[in-house]
Amino acid sequence: MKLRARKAEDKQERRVAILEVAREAFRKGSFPDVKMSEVAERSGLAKGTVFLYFPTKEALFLALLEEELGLWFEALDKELSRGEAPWTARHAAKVIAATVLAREELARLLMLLHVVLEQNVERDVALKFKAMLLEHMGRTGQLLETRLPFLAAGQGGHFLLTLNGLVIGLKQMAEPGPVIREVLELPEMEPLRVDFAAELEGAVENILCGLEHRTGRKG
Amino acid sequence: MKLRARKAEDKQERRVAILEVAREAFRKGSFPDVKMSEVAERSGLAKGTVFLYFPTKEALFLALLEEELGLWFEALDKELSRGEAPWTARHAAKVIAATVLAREELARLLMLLHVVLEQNVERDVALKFKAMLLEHMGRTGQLLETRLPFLAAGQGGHFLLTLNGLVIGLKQMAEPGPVIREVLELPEMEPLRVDFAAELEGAVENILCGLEHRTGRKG
Amino acid sequence: MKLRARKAEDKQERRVAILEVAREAFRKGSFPDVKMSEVAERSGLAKGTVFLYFPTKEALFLALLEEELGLWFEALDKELSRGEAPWTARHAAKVIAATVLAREELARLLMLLHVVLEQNVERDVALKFKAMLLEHMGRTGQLLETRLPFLAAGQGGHFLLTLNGLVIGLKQMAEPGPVIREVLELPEMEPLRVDFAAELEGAVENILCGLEHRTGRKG
Amino acid sequence: MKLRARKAEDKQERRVAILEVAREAFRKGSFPDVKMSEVAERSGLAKGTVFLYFPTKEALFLALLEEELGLWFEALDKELSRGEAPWTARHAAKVIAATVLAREELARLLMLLHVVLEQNVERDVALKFKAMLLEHMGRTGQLLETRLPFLAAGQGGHFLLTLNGLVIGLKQMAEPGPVIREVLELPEMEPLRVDFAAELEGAVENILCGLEHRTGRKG
DNA sequence: AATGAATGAGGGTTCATTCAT
DNA sequence: CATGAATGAACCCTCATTCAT
Repeated sequence: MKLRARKAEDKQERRVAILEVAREAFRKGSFPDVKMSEVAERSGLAKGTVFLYFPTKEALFLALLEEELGLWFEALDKELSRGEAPWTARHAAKVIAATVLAREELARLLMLLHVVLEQNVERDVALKFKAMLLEHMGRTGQLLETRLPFLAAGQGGHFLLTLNGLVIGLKQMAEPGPVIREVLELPEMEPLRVDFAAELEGAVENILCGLEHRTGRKG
Repeated sequence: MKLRARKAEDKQERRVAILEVAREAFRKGSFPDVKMSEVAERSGLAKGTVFLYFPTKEALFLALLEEELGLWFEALDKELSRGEAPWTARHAAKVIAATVLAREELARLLMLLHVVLEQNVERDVALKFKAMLLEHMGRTGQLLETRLPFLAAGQGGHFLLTLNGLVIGLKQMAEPGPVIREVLELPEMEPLRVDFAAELEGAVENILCGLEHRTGRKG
Repeated sequence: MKLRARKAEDKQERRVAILEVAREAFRKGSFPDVKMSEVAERSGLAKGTVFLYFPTKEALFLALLEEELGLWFEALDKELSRGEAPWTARHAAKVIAATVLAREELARLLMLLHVVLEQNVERDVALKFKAMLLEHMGRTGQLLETRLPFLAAGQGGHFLLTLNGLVIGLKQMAEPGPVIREVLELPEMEPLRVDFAAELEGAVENILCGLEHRTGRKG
Repeated sequence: MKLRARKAEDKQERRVAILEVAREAFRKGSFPDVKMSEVAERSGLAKGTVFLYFPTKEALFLALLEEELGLWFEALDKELSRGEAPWTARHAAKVIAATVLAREELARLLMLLHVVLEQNVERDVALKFKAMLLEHMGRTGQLLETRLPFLAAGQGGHFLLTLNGLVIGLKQMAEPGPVIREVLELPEMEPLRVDFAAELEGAVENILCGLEHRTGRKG
């Protein structure tokens, strides 16, 4: 891989390769665990070269999240576009939770988004990311409003925002360290255990259900 | 402050003093920004002395959170115990959001809980913290169930768990770094802005409202 | 053990108890592993109290070594005093090595002597220790000279000095850390492995044998 | 010195420069006295750069010892290769002691070897060091056996091992701290004083002499 | 004599990022 | 474009010892 990527095409290809390596590394460890030098090495590149494609470690992971989010929105859009019958809150919750869970690293990456990734990123990169988000939120939000007739205009996108927060918060609670995990295994601690899938689905259903029955009132 | 805290009483007093210093420091900066040496100095103590009261930096902040959470539960309990009339979901949401916002650093400390504090804490400390949580969740959960008659047994405590996640996630979104803040100030980015207070209240109302109208069904 | 040791007798008793605890702790770990607080606790005393009996950690271990050395000299003296027949170098080497090995922690304590213990000790303590050494070296040296007729006057004591160095050096080589231990287990590394007992006995025999055959020449 | 060492040659040069600085620092103080930051600074490098050449402080000093040992073996080999006449034990002892003393820091570095350096070194580094030792022990051992005809096959290398222990032990005894030095200056303490050069030479002569007269027996 | 709260010095190491080549 | 040598900031905690009580 020491060949030079002269054409934009080649560059894009290499970019994707790096992302793939980063994703793999992130699957095995946390954000700090993933070393840029390791990503470079496994990409068959020199340390400095990675920085030609991603200005910072955060930008690299933001790109990764961008990819994941794009695929997630795509998958959800696909579900929302299948058929025409309206959905119940419960069904929507199921589908949404399922799509989130399907993309294994999505939730873990979202946990990083506001706390890590967005803290060390240049304006351009941030802008591009947010614009992408905006676009998807618009499109998917509208699809939601179509499928869930009780949603008022704009509530679809807004719900997606809340969903983001919910995913982040619940994921954190669901992934404790070893010490906490042990403590939570005590029988009396049962009420404090968090099953990400179940909690997410439940909370989403509640929220949608709430939106359904508050129709006519404000947002 | 070279006086020695011989009695348990004195020790408790000093403990509280250190916590107060830590809280103040945290108000101004992030967790990493707060240096243990700084806490010691501002407490009029030697560096090592602080570690006599808190075995690690994480334990110190966990104690701080414990305090904040205790006060929050207390405040909420007080509200829930005032009078006897049942509450609407909307009213509950307002009260809950208000109590969260009243304790300024609570949400920011919760953001640390699962990701930082619980990662470097000894079993005992973790156990004590979780036990405290459990107790409050039980008591306050029950009060909620009393005030919100549509809540089934156990739903009160479970709701508090979801609330925790919600607070964490929304707070993260609501506190962007300077770069993001600037980007979000662009007019077209309006839909991505998160007003913690409003979003929290809205989401809580939706969830409670959802619970209200799902009575009879599971979850 | 919170009673006060008023009589000299009581104090001596407590001193011995502390030494016993220290010896036990040292058996399990290295010098830095042994914490003064632990010694205090296991002695049923407060941290500060131990320092009433031994001014420094080094002094404590020096006392321990003093005890060990005293017992070792005693044991060797006993062997040397048994019967009257002259010894061969080989026999002497065997007896000497055996007595060293019999006192399990002796060699490990000697490893500390010059490098650690003597570095932080007050003049008095040092003087007392060296005086004890001198006395034993005199007595045991003489016994050696009696038993090994080829030894000239003064060579007995001088040999004991060399023995000290030999024990220290060989013991270090014989107690490698885990990494080195693993490396030394490679077949080709066989020549580098050091069996303390065998090497000590061999070297002592050689030295005594050398002294035997250099009689008439200088020292 | 901000120039970049691109070629292996340049890198080797820089490595040597760092070693030289470390040697100088060690000459003036003990191992803990030598700070890595100081080594970096005096090398005209940033702190981190030193760790590019030596992964740990221990590895740095092990490399230093490696150099010293290599030069010592070389010097001894040279002596042993001069002429063909057999040596007496006494002559060998003189030459050996002289070569050890010639390399000023050799004995002090050997004192660190087993107790400090080998405790925090990676397998590879350890292996390389031990392999070097093995090789030298083989070669020099054989030369010794040639020069000292009374040495049986293998006794040359084995003697070098004992010599290592002897150097370490005697050096420790010969370098007391200030307090001990003062105590040893008392007239009656004369027998406890250790003159490294004399003791080493004497002990080596005795051992070799012992080996000479034990010919035919084991060990 | 005993206590135990207070002290405070002390430093190697990682790794994202830069920039000379 | 690619390289990889150079950079340098950043920091908690232990524990022997002291000394007020």
